[in-house]
Amino acid sequence: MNNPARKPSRIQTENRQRIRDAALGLFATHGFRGTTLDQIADACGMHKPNLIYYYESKEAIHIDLLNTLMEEWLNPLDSMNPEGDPLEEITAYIRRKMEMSRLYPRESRLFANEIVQGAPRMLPHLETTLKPLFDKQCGIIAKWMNDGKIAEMDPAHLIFSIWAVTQHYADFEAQIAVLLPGDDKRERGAEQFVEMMFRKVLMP
Amino acid sequence: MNNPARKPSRIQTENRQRIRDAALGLFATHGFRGTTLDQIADACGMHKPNLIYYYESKEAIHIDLLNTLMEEWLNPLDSMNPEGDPLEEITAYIRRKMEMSRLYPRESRLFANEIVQGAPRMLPHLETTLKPLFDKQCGIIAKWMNDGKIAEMDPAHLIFSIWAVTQHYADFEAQIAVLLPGDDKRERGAEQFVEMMFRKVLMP
DNA sequence: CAAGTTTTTTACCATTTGGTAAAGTTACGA
DNA sequence: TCGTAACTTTACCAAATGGTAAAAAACTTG
Repeated sequence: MNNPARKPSRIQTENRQRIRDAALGLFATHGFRGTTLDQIADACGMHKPNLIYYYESKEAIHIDLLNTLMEEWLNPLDSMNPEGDPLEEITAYIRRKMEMSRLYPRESRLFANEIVQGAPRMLPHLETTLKPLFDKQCGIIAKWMNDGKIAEMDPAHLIFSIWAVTQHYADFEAQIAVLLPGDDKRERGAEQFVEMMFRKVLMP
Repeated sequence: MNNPARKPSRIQTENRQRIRDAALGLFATHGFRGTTLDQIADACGMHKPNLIYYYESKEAIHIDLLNTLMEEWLNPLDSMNPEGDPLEEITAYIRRKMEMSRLYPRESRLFANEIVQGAPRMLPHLETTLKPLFDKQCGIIAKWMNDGKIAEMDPAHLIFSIWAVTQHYADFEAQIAVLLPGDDKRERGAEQFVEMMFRKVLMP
């Protein structure tokens, strides 16, 4: 990896992706300190120094994951359309969040790990990227409430509760699996419940 | 600590408590692997071998914490009274959960860490202790719904959503602090919001 | 296909970390 | 108050872990 300015080769792109994929699963379940370079190397069929060839340190892998994750993660929130039907827009947002919990539980857990531990590597990112978006969307929701389109409440806490409930299904999956062993219709049940719940909350 | 059968001395009780208190904070913020014996020793003003004198290993401290935590943690759920007024009972439960998030965020985060990482040391405990209680309380709630006292829905997902929303305030505090910087009335706002929200959901 | 560049592998190292051995010190009941 | 059991401290150690050096292999390009 001589010239960092040059655009990455095919092998570089592929291998970085393999590393990220392996590291994502491990960081998500064992946390940053709980994951070793050897584990990551094993999981993606490489040798430890090879990882360091592509990422200068273990922390660099972690940071790269968090950064790429943040973008994907915030997309749904950003795509709420202020011109659309309020109840529809929020419901669509909730549906996408549930879908993401179902399809990308590793990402959800990586994020959860980071935040539970005080966001040591993400606080700046939260302030510069998440905060402005959050404030903007709170404004949109507040306007909808003012217009009487949905029930009046604190938009910030509404968003928190949506995050809490939807991400819970990914982050606390281990617990849910114990309490609701019938694996088949669990996901459908969850999605129906959550939608119903927020419809009740939001009805003007 | 010669005779393990004998009841613990005053010093033993005190020092074990000091260790648990220090370890709780560290495990909660850095996770199990992220916390070192030296850190714990530092935090409670002891030397590392002294910890091992009281607990046979780092893992033993962690397990002891999780076990004692579980009991306290489940108390509120257990104290829902099937004879009481349904809406009152559930609201009281929610209030106690919010209070616990506010007063014992370390415990909440310790638990969150453990579950997010797949509950490696707690799965058996979840199955033997939490599951039966959960099923019992689901039954109580189902009966209330059958009697038309509260709105009809899946009691399991209702409990999940209560856990999700209430614990979110402790577990994701780092994020909330960024998004809602006005520290003063945040807690009141959260408690009012959550109560209002579930009242709407539960109204028959 | 030859020369140079990128990528992989082997061998290694310094630090950290969980834990031990054993000597030294304190508390406490007879 | 004296002897013994409980507790603390100092000095260690072996394994694990993040990372490096450098040679070997593979790939790219003129």
